[in-house]
Amino acid sequence: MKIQSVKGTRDFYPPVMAVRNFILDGWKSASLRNGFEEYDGPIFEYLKMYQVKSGDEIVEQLFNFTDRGGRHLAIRPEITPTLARMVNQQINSLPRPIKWFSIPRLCRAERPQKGRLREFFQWNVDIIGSESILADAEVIYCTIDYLRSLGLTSKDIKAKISSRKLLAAFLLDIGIAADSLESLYPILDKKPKLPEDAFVEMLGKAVEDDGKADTIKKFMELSDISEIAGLFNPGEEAKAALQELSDLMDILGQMSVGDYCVFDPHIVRGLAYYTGIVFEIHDAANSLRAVAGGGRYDNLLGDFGGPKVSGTGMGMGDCVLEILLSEKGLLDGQLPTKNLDYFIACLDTDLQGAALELTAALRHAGFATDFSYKATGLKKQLKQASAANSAICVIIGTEYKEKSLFLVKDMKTSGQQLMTKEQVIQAAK
RNA sequence: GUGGAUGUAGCUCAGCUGGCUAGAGCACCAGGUUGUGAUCCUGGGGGUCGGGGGUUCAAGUCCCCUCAUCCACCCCA
Repeated sequence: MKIQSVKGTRDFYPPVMAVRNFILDGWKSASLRNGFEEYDGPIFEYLKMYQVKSGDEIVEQLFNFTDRGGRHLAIRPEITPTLARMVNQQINSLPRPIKWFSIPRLCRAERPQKGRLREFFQWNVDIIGSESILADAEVIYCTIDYLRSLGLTSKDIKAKISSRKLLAAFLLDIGIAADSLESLYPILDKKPKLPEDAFVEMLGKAVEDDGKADTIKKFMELSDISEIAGLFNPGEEAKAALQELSDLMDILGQMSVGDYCVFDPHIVRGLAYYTGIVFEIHDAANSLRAVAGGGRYDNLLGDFGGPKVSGTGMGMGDCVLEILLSEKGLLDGQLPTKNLDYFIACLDTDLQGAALELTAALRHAGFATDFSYKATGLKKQLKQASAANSAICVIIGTEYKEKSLFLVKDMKTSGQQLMTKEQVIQAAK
């Protein structure tokens, strides 16, 4: 019986695994150099944990099951609720700001398509317990720092930044009722995908006053925060939000990633819990879904039974990123699946004992060492050494038979010299 | 959930209007006389043509059903 892999999952053969490691290792080192600590939680949680802040539709997109004790559980579709739970449990003993990152494997029972699978990895970076705009700047910086380290330039990707706070203040200031904001956000979020007249029509239905609708449309078309002033009379909230946004841009400029960052009012984010700065990373051509997204949330801990402590964070999946890197040719160098220090070529079955002894000694000394199971021709064994990216190939042949010497070949320079076993191990160090 | 496309070797694919034992490139394995990595040359293994049914003297090719995958929409934490 032939069994195939489950829809939306991937098999990581060594070359594919090398790409995955390349991405995940990069996430980890970027996090660490930006001063974040790693955490993780269980891969399944109580189902209700994911129902707190989302509706039934989200639940349909969960892999959930009931255990033998009758508990309703779900495989994690995101790690933020786990983070909130973990932080809440120790909130009084954790030094602030809490700068944590995680690289969880997540599952969502959605229909797979380009850049979206049912099982994937997501890099999460969060700073909890700081209201400072510096925290938002650090999250964005860390995200760009990583992408830049891969070779993506400001011509390849953009961090599109906006502010929920500004948007809300603006809408209230022009006279939109507070209780209709929530229903307006999804429409604004959709604008980039819609033809202009379709957007105008949707907006017209949601906002009856033509003048207000027109002002909203103009707001959405802004490309620079300095232009906002002429659009409406900002109240206190709006002024504060504007100042914050402008400070953020200044900080990102000082941190040398200003050319990656643009103000873009289209960034609303569907999620209701965002309350301040919001941002998404997109490829410049905007042909892929977002590479990363995040923002500030004021009520997340509170939603999970904790105190009202503000946080700001970011999530980046591996699927879209891999497509982008591949399109930009940044994965072309064919990542190695094997990197030996030593390959032991044995040319005579009688000498296999010596080969095994040397292999074991080198391995014991901490060197990646491999050998051929068959005493085939030297040509073939050198080929094997080469394929395994071995730095050195030790040849055991007549010299060993006659003088107990190993022929040590440097695979890069092709130079070779005779050595005793002790010399081989000494040279290795 | 809706719509569109595609399933032929491990991978990427060719196979025209049905017609002999189903092909190519890459990959893999073995060789090219005793011990030097590339290229090249020769040979080899490997396919229920996604599955089932139908039409026909004859089906990878045409028709129906089914399964799977991909792409787009919905959604997107």
